Amino acid sequence: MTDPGDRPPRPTRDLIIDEAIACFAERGYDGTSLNDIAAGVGIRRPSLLHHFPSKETLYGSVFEQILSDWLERVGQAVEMDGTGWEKVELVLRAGFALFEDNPDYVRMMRREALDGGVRLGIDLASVLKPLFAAAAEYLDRMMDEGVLKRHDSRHLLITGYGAILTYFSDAPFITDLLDHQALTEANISEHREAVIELFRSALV
Amino acid sequence: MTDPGDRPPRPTRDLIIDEAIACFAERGYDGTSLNDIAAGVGIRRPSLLHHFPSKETLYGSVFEQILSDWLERVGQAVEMDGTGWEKVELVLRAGFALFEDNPDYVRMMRREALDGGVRLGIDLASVLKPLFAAAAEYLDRMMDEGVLKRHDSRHLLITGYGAILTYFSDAPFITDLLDHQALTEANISEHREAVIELFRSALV
DNA sequence: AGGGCACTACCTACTGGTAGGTAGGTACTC
DNA sequence: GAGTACCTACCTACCAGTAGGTAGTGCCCT
Repeated sequence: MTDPGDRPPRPTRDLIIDEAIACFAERGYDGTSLNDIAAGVGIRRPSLLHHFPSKETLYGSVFEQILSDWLERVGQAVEMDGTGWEKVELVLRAGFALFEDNPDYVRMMRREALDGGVRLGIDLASVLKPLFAAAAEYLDRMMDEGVLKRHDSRHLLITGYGAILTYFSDAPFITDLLDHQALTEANISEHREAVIELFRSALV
Repeated sequence: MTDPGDRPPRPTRDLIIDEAIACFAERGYDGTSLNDIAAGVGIRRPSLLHHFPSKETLYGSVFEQILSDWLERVGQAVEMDGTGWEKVELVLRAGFALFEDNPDYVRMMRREALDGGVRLGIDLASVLKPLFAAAAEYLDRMMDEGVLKRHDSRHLLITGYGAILTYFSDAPFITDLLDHQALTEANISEHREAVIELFRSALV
């Protein structure tokens, strides 16, 4: 927790969080043992429990970190310049970029959404609700002004969320289905342009 | 347990499969113990293991059943009459209907896709590949003929798959986000029409 | 008709293994 | 000497799966 002056390169605590993200994303909460995580870091389980008092606490900390990363980047995307479709496209691209950089985040989010968020003390949805509402309002305004074609903005957002997340969360499945590695830069880009094109032709 | 007179309406084996679907969908493979399933049926674990030799076998049987239900209904949808957009809309509606009737199927599928299908002997993707290819070909043909607007058919399908599945798999999350019960008939219908509208305005 | 036999469906009691978590000690640093 | 970071050794709880036994059922063979 407290650090000496010169600060070693990466504190064990952070290494644990990184390893935990990878494990939880890959095998889920119940499928991951503290031994797995500790081994990945190169320490024993009790040493891990010296940094986090329990598995649940660790999971919570992991999620806190993911969420703050997430919100920061989404916030940046929302604040970008642009009007009408331009801005929608920027946000879509930012979403893809975020998940491309952190595919493990997506898989953890998905697992959490599947479990109904029972594991977290924090309410995931309530954190995202303001962003969601702001996005819906923006779309509604653009539609009112006739800049974008009329759709149900909230369902449109849910659909966009599903379209982007699914590609990353179900990457192994999609890799098999398309017969090509889903998570290469080129193929992500291909899917990104296809999704953007779909929304553009619906909205513009 | 055994009954006089007429009844054995539903064999224990089927009751186990039903309960297993519910449990695996709700808490995943690792989060579900055979005790949970047995208790749900009203028997003890060893009695369950009398019907299925192992947890893995049970999981496999569960998935077999889901998949056959699934393929049957998708097959029906594909064979329906209709041309161009009409048929696309029918298939979209059939997809929603299937998942509306069996939300647990969706959650199990999602978990399996997240895990990369490691649990199953069968290869999920290879089973669905022919259907996927046929759908892509159909879309391509319609686009060639100018009946539908040009898009990348395969990525369009993936996007549709994500848009539909996500609503059901992430229902608890979406319930919180939209502040209304995601899985009521009325709200599913609302989302269905929104998705169909999105695809229609992109394709027609 | 009824005794023996195989079979099914369930049970209790147990096994070996692994999970999360704790106790208590050691080495090192300020 | 106080504090941190790690360790080994241990605990209890639960897991999947096994052993072995017990009712009930239908069939076959006198």
